[in-house]
Amino acid sequence: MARKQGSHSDITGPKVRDAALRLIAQHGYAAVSMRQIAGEVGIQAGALYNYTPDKQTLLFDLMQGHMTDLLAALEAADLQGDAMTRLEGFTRFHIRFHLPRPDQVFVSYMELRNLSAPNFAAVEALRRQYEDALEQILRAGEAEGAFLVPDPRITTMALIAMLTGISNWYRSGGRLETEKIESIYWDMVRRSVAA
Amino acid sequence: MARKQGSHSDITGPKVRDAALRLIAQHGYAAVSMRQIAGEVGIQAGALYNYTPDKQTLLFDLMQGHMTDLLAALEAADLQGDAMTRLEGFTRFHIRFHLPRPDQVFVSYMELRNLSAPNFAAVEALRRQYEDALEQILRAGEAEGAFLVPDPRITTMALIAMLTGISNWYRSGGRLETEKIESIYWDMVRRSVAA
DNA sequence: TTTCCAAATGAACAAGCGTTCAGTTAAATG
DNA sequence: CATTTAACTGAACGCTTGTTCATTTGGAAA
Repeated sequence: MARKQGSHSDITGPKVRDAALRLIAQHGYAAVSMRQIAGEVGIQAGALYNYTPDKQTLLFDLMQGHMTDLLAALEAADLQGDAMTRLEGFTRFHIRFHLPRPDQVFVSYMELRNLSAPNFAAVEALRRQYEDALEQILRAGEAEGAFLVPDPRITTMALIAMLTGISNWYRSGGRLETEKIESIYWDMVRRSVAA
Repeated sequence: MARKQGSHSDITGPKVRDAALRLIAQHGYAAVSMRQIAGEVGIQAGALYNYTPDKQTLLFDLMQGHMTDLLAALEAADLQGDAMTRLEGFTRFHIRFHLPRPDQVFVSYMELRNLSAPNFAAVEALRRQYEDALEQILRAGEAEGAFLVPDPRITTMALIAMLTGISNWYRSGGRLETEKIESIYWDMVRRSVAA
């Protein structure tokens, strides 16, 4: 039943990545089989290898894709102004970007140990870039006298952990709107670093 | 080669749990086989079933054990005084308890999805107990007028995420002592909720 | 010294794994 | 209409999985 209408690879390719992302987020990389992913897409396991050289690369592409999307979106957000303004921008950006992508967040933070060594290094470098963007803002705030941050690197990790933790409890359709969540978290972030 | 000296079950039992904890923390529950665990202990896979009815129960016992240890230790810490004092006590307790147990923390936060439904519910209930202890302190602080916490439940989740996130970067023998980490994090926690 | 039995072995089970590939299908091309 | 070829099937590959169990081991108890 190959090629019912048009070239299928444009359709099947994204379907494979979507199915893989959802299943891996739900059960974990090691617990999901290529046959399960194929079944979700509606093809046989062998056909998956038209879209990925192997299972490991499929995971890597999902994680790398998420990180490059994140960095590109941060770039596009184009944070300007003094450190306080940029910190608010970063905080709201982080929440707005991550809240609608619970599966990507889950996979990107839980499956690091299932990446091969070189793939891990690549993803880690991208993550580090993102962390560094926040750290720069904190250091600038210290220099401006707007923040009191004794150890910018640790505060960076603390803030990102706090913000990313939203994904642990947030469920769309829950009792809180995105705007409400943003303001609560921005309030905590601001107070925890403000001079 | 059964029973070289004394009853082995007292020795092998803990060795099985230790090996399982270390391996699962490193590679994940689904990626670790019973043969790997047995190999680490120095026995055959079949002998593991003298110590656990199945692999799932082995994971559950590790996670439930961690949570009950945590709750017992919190109880023993016996936090007293006004809300600010108790919040400092909780913050320092959390860090001191979690820092020396990186494997338990990792497993307890990463393997929830690999628990069967009833086992998940049991672990989740214990986790909820721990979160509630912090939430009570925040509510008390609001009542005292010492804290400004618009949504105690969310602040609870935010603080626990921030504190538990230490395990993501902390390595024993790193550049920071436990005491230094405690004071940095307590400073952030205090400022983020203080009225 | 003999008996006992906790604790382990090691083989076996059916099922599932990632991956390969010769063959089939049908839309697109000439 | 004939040919090409991207996309997929379905079977097969060697290997690993969790779990069971008859059998063996050797220290402790009688």
